[in-house]
Amino acid sequence: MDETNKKLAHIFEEMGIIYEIKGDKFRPRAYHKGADILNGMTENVADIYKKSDVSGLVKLPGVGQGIAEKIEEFIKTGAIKEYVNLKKEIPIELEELTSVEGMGPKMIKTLYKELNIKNLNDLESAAEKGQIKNLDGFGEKTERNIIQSIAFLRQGTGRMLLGDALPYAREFMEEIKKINGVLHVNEAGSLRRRKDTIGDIDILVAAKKQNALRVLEYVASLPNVQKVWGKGKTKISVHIQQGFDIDVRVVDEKSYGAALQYFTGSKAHNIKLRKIAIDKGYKLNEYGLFQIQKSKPKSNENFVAGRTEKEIYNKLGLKVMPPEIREDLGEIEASLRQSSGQAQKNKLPDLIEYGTLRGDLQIQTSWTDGKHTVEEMALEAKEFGLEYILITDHSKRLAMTGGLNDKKVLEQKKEIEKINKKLKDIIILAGAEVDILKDGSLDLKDSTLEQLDIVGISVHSYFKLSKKEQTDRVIKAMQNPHADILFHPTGRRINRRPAIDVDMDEVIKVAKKTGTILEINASPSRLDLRDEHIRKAKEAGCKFAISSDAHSKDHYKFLEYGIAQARRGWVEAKDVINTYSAEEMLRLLK
DNA sequence: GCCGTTTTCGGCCCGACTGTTTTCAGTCG
Repeated sequence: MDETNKKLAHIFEEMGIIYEIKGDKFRPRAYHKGADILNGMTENVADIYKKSDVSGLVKLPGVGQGIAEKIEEFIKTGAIKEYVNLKKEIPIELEELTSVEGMGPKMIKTLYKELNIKNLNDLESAAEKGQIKNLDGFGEKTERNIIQSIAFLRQGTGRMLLGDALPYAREFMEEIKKINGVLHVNEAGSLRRRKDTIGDIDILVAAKKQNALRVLEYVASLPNVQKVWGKGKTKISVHIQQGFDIDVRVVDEKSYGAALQYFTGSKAHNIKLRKIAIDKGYKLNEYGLFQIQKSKPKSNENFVAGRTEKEIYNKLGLKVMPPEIREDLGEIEASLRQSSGQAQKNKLPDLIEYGTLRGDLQIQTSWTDGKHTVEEMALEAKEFGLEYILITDHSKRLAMTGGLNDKKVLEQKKEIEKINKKLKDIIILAGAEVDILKDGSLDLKDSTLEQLDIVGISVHSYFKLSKKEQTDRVIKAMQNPHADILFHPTGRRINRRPAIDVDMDEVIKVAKKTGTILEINASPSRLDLRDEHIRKAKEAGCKFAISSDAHSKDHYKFLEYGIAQARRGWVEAKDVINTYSAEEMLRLLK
């Protein structure tokens, strides 16, 4: 599917590193940015090229004429000459080697020149033989670090799920808060931006200087710490048993807002912000916003703001943007205060708030692969503060879950009616998660579907159809007048299974036209739709359902991740059908 | 190589920490 994107991203990543090795100052930045863009994109560049040529490619942020032409060359010939030549000169597995903590272009260059190290295996054996410590600029410690880094790298599992990282970080922060002298604690980085996956956990602490050490000592002494990468007066970076890194940074209260802003990122968001600061005669760093006085020599910088994020953004003429949208995808432009007479093209959205869902629209029970009964799920939902739930057990095609046939679905509906009479303050709606069959027809009869309150449809088979077949199939299913919600539209399982190859632009178009609701599945390993598609769908005017896909009573908490994902897609409460009462919500369906 | 309500040329974010060094380059985020 987006194989082309991945291959090109790898090539540009390596070209960036090669140019770093060669000492080029600015090309590396351009290529790394290009690689980042490609990695973060869900749309295939080959499709963009097919549709609108090089002129379409240069519209991508960070892609100019040069990189666009290289993309074209790759699509046409399957290779990029410049890259091939560079690799001849420097035949090293660069992306592999830079993934070793502490290994950068300069070290790689030396290791290649002196020891002919080209890949991870070469590096590991050289380190184990003790050949590295004798090189100029290297030593005992570097060699030991390399061995440990490689060990962690080999056992590593990639990026962790938001649903794993956030609960862990919250527990961790509770402990930090107990330390004497700690004033504030907050998560930062991609975790605070609520990305679907997290590289490492960033924690920010406000404390007086004399207390900072206590915090860092505490972190270093935790029993699950396997390796301290570094520890200074204000920060510590550790690798923990669970297989990931935690960075903790301590700042003075006066700089807390500046540091929070800085460490929340994203990098692209920060770079743009600092450019705005420079234009206004300021300098922005993690300690605050400073007025630069050009006439006087250094150290004559006056502190302007830093205690809160709000102070800083406001001084720069911006509103505070929710962390979830700080990706430099138009949020800065949208938050620029209106200057006189200028029409504001892109308004900052009024994002859906956490805790505002009134119902949950995908729940499995013990009728199929869920752990608890309808009644148990209903009681827990009430406890959780929901007003209604939709029961959506699987249909018969999904035999391994004990999927229900038409008769069983209607039996379940009767049971739901009975329980509804018994329970107060919670409405149970009868639905189903109906399999979309290979040809796009549905796994239950229309005569059954029309008796249900809401019908969810989803793909659980034939994940590898061609884009055309897959898209036609999904669209045909969406056109069924009973199909209300398209569940987990791309079918991805993070770190496990790629998304199906479906033309999301088409799906979005058809969703809008047919009034099919798109699900934002909140299960941490799905988070499907993902942010980028959500944003597109929102712009196209689609409506969403955020649902937990609960298979157990304790899965309602997943809803928080779904809201996070929705916020990353600039979604507002009015776009989400389960922010309405059950009655209003039902009126929003086909 | 990218980018532009000052610019199509001339800029390009900023600081902590490490290891191996005698004062700093390299890496990271």
